Amino acid sequence: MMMHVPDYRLEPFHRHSMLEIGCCLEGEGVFHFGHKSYPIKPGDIYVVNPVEPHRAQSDPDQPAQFLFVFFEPSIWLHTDKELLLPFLYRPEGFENRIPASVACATGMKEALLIMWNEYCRRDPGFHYMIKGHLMNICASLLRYYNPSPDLLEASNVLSAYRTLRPVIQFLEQNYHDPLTVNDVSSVLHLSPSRTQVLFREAVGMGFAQYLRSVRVHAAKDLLIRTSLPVTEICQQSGFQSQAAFYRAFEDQVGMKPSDYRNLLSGIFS
DNA sequence: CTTCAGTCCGTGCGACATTA
DNA sequence: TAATGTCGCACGGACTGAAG
Repeated sequence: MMMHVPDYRLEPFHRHSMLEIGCCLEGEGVFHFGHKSYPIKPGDIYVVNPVEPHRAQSDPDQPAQFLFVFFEPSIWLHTDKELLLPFLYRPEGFENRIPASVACATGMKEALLIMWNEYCRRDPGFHYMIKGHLMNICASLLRYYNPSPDLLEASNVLSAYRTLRPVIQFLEQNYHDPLTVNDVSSVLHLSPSRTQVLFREAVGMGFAQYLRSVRVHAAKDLLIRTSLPVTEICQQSGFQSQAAFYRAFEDQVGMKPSDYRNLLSGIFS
């Protein structure tokens, strides 16, 4: 668990290897999840799985204070697999934010504060208390999102993700290099087609599409945070040609890189 | 889980357009 | 006129499904 106040400056997107639940305790700002953005309000609950890139940005005048809990899927995997269903979402179309106005958000905030108190005091058995409240929160998420109860699929997704985790981390660090599915399948000691199947199961897209999305995210960061020319950003993001960069960017973001920079430089300057 | 073959689509090259 | 942005097209790699 951790308390965190996001910077008012725009930080790069990041992912965690664990599942994440956050609550805004005070302040305001913007929470970005891939192409989605939510205005931060006190009492909001945020849900993130290990696949989705995200970042929070505080309002300079009213910094947002967050309480986060991170946990491994394995704690529910063998006993209460159903509690993992809310985290097995596909980023497109998923609402990461549960607004403070929703009744269950209040209950989850209270549970998180009790967990934080237990975490700080570390009285005997505190980890059982934390786990109990975490189970309560995950059950509330299950009711709120009401996901498809396909436990077999859930199991496959988690299994695929565990297998792919080293490759996903490898891609985060090496997206700027020319990479093929053969490169990463040899890391896993699997065939390229098996690697493709695992990508489809774990992140809902093929290897090439996933790599492109990582590169477009990197390009978006550079467009906002630097004044580098688009051609330079294209190279630094790992695209081998400008044409490929333009098409991938427009396909995922819905606008040209230059338009994206003009639009967001006005907001974040 | 692998291999293989067929299909599809993204990439890269080069040319052209636009802008400062 | 140079830098930057856009587009068309051929090809190679990604993806898929079948067979084992």
